[in-house]
Amino acid sequence: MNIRDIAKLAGVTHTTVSKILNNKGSISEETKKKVLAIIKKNNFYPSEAARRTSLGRGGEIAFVSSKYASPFISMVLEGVENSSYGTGKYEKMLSTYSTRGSSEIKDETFMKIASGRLADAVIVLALKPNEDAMKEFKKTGIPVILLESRMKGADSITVDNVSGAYDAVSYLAGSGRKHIAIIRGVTGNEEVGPVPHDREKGYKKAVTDAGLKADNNLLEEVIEYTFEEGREALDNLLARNKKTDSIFCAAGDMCALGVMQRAQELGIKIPQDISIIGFDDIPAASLVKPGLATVKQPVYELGKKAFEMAIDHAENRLLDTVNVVIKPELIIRASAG
Amino acid sequence: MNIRDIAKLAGVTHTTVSKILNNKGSISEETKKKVLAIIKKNNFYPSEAARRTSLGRGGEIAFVSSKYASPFISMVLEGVENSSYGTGKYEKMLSTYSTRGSSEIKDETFMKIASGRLADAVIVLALKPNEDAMKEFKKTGIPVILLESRMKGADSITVDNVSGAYDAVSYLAGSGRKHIAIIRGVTGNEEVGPVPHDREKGYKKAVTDAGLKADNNLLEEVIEYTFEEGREALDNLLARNKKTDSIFCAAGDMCALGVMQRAQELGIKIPQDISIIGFDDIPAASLVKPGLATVKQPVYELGKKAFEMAIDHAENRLLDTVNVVIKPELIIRASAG
DNA sequence: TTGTAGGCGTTATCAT
DNA sequence: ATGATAACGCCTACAA
Repeated sequence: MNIRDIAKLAGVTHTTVSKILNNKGSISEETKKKVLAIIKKNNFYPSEAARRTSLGRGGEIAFVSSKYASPFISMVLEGVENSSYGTGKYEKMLSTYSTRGSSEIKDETFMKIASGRLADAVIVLALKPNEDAMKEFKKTGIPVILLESRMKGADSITVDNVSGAYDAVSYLAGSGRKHIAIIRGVTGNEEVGPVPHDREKGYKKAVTDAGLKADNNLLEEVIEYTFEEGREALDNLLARNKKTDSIFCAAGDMCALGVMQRAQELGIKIPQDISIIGFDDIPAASLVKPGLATVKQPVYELGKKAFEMAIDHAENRLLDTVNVVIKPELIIRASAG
Repeated sequence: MNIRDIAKLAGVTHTTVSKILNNKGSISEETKKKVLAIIKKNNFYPSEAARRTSLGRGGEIAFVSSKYASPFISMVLEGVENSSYGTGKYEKMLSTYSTRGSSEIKDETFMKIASGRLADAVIVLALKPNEDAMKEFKKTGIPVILLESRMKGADSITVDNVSGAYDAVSYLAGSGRKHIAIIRGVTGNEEVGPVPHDREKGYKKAVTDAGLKADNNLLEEVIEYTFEEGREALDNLLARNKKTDSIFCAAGDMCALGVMQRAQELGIKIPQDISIIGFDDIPAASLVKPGLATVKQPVYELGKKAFEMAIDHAENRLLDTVNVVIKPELIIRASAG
């Protein structure tokens, strides 16, 4: 059943039906009503594929991340999703793509979206499209919105990691802590991005401003940001510096929760002996005892803003790139009491 | 840049290029190599839309759920995702759709997928497509795989909720508990599905088999399955029956965590005074103290199996519907000690 | 092995 | 207000 079948049933041509379907041109109320009735009766929906071929546009907004299953990612996605419906603009579908952590799949995905003209705008979370893909996006005029990363030629929305870290560490220092440790991800590598580095920068500034001095024995590096690594990190830190009285876990809450669990096993009191602040504000942070203080990423706002920018670009074809920086928020809970 | 431009550059016709792109017909190694080189050099990818129009198929697998941001949903999705790449079949993209809890958006989404021929198979999580949509899916031959729900004419994969509940409650009874309460979702309503009902059924059977008797004062109903509701549920239960010595929270772990937190506030010792078993095994369940015993939903397997069935159907056009039932697993942690 | 011609279901243009 | 015709970019019998 296609547009021509409907036309035949209504005694008009497919052109008329198409116009009605798209609210284009002028159609008499009468035929409009008649055709619409037939469309509804037959439960007819036009072929998305054909419509896209004809329009030369994909009609969807693509969301690309390294995987689906992460509280962080799905929160961002929820922000995108909500604003996509909130604005009443849900004629544009939201399609999600995951690169499964493989750089090969990543390249493939971007090229497919760009060259295959699948989407009208692409929102990318914590990933960098390669050069070829960016060229292609530019050529096809598909706007790219980078979340948590930055490239020239693309819009970006990033979290101010320096300031988030600074606030957290300043709070620890302000409550009298003298030996503030930091646990962070690997730095210096192009692949991992600037996040760990920025957080360390904020940490160092806060430590210095508080009149303390950064000490390499107070630095611990993790790779996967896991709960398990958090447990090990605490052991390592204590082995190197027994005076450690507080920890800023820039590697995220999951890792911080590992630290907490290990501390409790060792009979270390939180926050009396060691106070802890994490990063992200994952749901579990508020469920554990004591509650985990943390730097809350404005994930929801991130997604919301991204969608708005995507729509703006897709519709107005604005060509100037925008770089938005959002400030994260320090949330104090008992672990940093 | 389209298939004809590539052809021109290579000195062949677009037909040849198409054949090469799709590995169809016989092409000399030489021209193949030449054309492929030009394709790569120009970073050419065929238009997905046109290809779909032409083929009359969507070329993607659709995943529809009520929202994205839930640990449960994203775990299922991860299962789907992993097997989609694991089988090396990632030429088929995975597109996700969310209905935002709105039945209107739900209907719209399904009709768009079905009638717009967007997908070659649809995986639906805990949602029921309406009659019209099912008819359309049948007509277009798009297989539907229902997860956690069941309809005639569609494949389904469900969790054996009765047995999961039975195991949990039997464990509580086996450890000497005499007043076992249940917290479950609303039942009897078509919209909410059979899950709460099935879990209560398992609960009742276990209670009876243990020589105890079910008592309405030991039943508490929640609506949203939230942490907050769990807190209230405990208060309500204790108000009605002070002897409550254990709780099976069929309404999920999040709710069970609420119960635990409230219990700790009230100075009730877990598991000594009251032991608790939840349902789902969300990540936080193993992070809290004491660890939350729970019935682990085989979410990952659910997703995996769903994808496999989707592919089987999409490729072999099998028409017999299959109903798979997966048994959940009881995970004992300290809260049920 | 390669090319010609027609079809997929839309939308867009330009008459009528 | 409506319709005839072409265009979108791809796929694929079938003919060469």
